Amino acid sequence: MRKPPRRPKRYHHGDLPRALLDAALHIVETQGTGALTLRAAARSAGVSQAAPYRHFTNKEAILAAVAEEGFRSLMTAIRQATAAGDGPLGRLRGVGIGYVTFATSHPSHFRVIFGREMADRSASPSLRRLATETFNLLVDAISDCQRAGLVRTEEPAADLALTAWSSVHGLSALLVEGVLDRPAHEVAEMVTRDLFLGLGPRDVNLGRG
Amino acid sequence: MRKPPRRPKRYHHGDLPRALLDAALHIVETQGTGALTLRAAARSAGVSQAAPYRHFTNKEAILAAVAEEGFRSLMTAIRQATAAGDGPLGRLRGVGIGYVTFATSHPSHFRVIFGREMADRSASPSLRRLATETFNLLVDAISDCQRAGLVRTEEPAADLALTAWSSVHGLSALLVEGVLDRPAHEVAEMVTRDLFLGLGPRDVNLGRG
DNA sequence: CTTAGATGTTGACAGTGTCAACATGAAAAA
DNA sequence: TTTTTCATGTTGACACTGTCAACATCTAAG
Repeated sequence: MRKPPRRPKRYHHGDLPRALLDAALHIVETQGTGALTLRAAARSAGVSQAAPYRHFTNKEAILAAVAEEGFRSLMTAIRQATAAGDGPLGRLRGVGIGYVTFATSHPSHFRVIFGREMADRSASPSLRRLATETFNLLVDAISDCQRAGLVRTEEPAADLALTAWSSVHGLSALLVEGVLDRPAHEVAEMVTRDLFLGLGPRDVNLGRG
Repeated sequence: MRKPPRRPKRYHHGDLPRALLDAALHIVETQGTGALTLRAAARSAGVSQAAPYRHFTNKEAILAAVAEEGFRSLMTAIRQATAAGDGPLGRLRGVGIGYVTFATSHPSHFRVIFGREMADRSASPSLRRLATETFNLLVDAISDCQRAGLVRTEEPAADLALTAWSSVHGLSALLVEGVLDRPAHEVAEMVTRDLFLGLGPRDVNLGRG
């Protein structure tokens, strides 16, 4: 229900790339990553099996497009959860909880974004750029906390952000893949709490490296 | 080169399950997860395409077996890295660094262990058991640190272990999937350091929830 | 109005997971 | 020992996949 306003049989579709992407997104959402097949997307868009190849060189190319959309959803989810946060620390925590919440509410998208479906992830510069942007949401939140004296400043925000990212990403991955069976929200609260305890200013020394 | 000691054409293989598993492991190691195909494993074991179905109900079943072996390798890798550690904190850190090191040196195995290739992971109880055992390595290391006063005791070791697991798992996943491009060893050192700063005893209060 | 280039279609190829029907041989029963 | 049974392998098929070449159709530029 996009462009074609009830013109049932046009040879040219109008906006096949968009229709294919929508179909792919829908399949991923409703039937999971494994069900996403070029032919299924073509079928769902009402075109023949080879039509997608006029717009995507590969199956991987569609996967990449789906991943891009997923990334954008992830970013808006994070932004919303962040906006709801109270104070710099609350916002930082919002980033983390938003991340985990997105992952568990859209597991298939999460898998496409970070999964191994795309053999060569560096082939898609836009994907890389989106990853960096997402990471920067975290970095900014941490910088704010540093300015407010809520997070230690001995380390650059980017380094701390890497630790934070690892934590929320790891938790998300374990939840999405069904390795953990505890409720997502509960562990998300816990992990972000423990994590931010760790990022806070302190004077304890662990010795070298 | 297992059981069949130069008996080139026996109708019965001798130990097909083992041979198939070895073949599968070899394929995963050398050509990646995507190249693992039931038929390829059968070919490599010198049997027909349908032979595997006498021993594995599914492709998933072989995946699960591969994942099990991978899990065991992961555990021994962790144990070795742990043994090399100095003191309770050093050993705890060894767990984390061993985890990340295993992931980056055997990315395909890591993917099979935790990836989404297996739709229904709860279908394999042994996989679940292995996950718990691995997790317990972490819990034990943290308990030791707690006893030595190096990690705060307000929280149960299992809870802290979940945060720790999330961190090292997330870092591993990001590295394996090529999202990060920093050197693995460097970031592993960094994240475990930041992480353990966070687990240490402290008196700062973050407010409720 | 013509016509070239973009967009879709058809039909094919090799490869996959999986199954039913059949073959073989090693161990249990006679 | 001979017979028989049943686990183990094989063959051949089916539906499905990604992908391509050859062909059809339409849209827009000249």
